[in-house]
Amino acid sequence: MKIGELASATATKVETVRYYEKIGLLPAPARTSANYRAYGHEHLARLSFIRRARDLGFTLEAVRELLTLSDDKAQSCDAVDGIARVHLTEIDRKIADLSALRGELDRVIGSCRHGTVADCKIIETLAPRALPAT
Amino acid sequence: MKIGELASATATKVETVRYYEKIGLLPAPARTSANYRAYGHEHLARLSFIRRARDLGFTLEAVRELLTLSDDKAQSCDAVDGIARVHLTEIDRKIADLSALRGELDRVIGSCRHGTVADCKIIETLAPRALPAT
DNA sequence: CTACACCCTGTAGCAACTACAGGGTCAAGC
DNA sequence: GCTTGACCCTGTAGTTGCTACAGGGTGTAG
Repeated sequence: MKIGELASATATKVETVRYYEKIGLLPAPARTSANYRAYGHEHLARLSFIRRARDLGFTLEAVRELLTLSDDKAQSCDAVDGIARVHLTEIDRKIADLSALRGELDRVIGSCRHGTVADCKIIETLAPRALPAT
Repeated sequence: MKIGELASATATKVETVRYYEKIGLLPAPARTSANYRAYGHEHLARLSFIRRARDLGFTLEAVRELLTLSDDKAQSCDAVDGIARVHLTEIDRKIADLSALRGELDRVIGSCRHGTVADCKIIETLAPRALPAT
C-alpha cells in the first residue's frame, strides 16, 4: 500500500507518516521501482497503535516506549501499566490546573460592569499594581 | 532597573524578557552607557500585566490585544470581556477533552491484569486490529 | 499527449519559550 | 592592580508534534 492509502486508513496526514519514519517511530518500508514507499500490514498495525496512543494523549516519547515494550511479548505488563499511570496522573494535574484557572477567569469576567476600559475590572485584575502614571 | 531585577520582580526569566521585547510585546527600554537595558516602572507594570494574563492562560496574541485595549482608557470594556469569554470557552473545551481522555485511560488501566505483555489489555486496546502475524 | 493526482526530498514555519556560545562590564576582595 | 564572579550583551539553535511549502518525478485516464 502507498503512503496516501496508509495515511487515510489511519486518519493521518501523509507528512505525518513521513515524519514518524524520520524520527524512527515507524520503520522505513520497502520502495517500489519508482521510489514510492510500499507499506505492509505490519506498518498499518504499528501506525494504528501510534495514532491510538496519541489520541489518548501519550507523548511520542511514551509511544516509543510502549512500542518497545509491546515488542517483547514475554515481558511483564507492569512497565506498560506504569507508563499509563504516570500519564493518568499528568492528565489529572492538567485538569486540576485548568479548573483552577477556569474559576479565576470566571471570577474576573463576572466582575465586568461593561463600562469603559478605565474602569475595567478585568484590566485592573491583570495589572493590579500599576502605579498612578509617571 | 536592570533586566535581572525586572525579571526577578515578575518571576520571569531574563531570556523571556528579551523575547517579549523582540516580538514587540514589551517596549525596548533606554540603555546605559554599558549598553545595559534600563527599565522604568512602566515596564514593570506592563510586564506584570503580561505575566498575569499568561498565568490565566491567555495566548501571547490575546495578551497583545488586551494590552492594546488597555491603552485606550475611554473605550468600552466589552472587547476585553469578549476576549476573556472566548478564552473561557476554550478552557472549558480543554477540560472536557481531558476529562473524556481521563475516563478512557482509566478504563484501559483498570483492565490491566499484570500478566505478560502478550496478554496485556492496555497494549491490546492500543492495537485492536493487529493481524495475527505474517 | 497532456492534464492531474499522487509521490519524492528537503527545509522552514507554528507557540512560547529555553539554552547555549562567545563575548563585554562592573564591584569586591587580595 | 588584578582576578574572580555575577551579571549583561547578541545571535542562533533547540524543544514538541506536526504542517506547509518549493521544486521536482511518476502514473494513468481521457
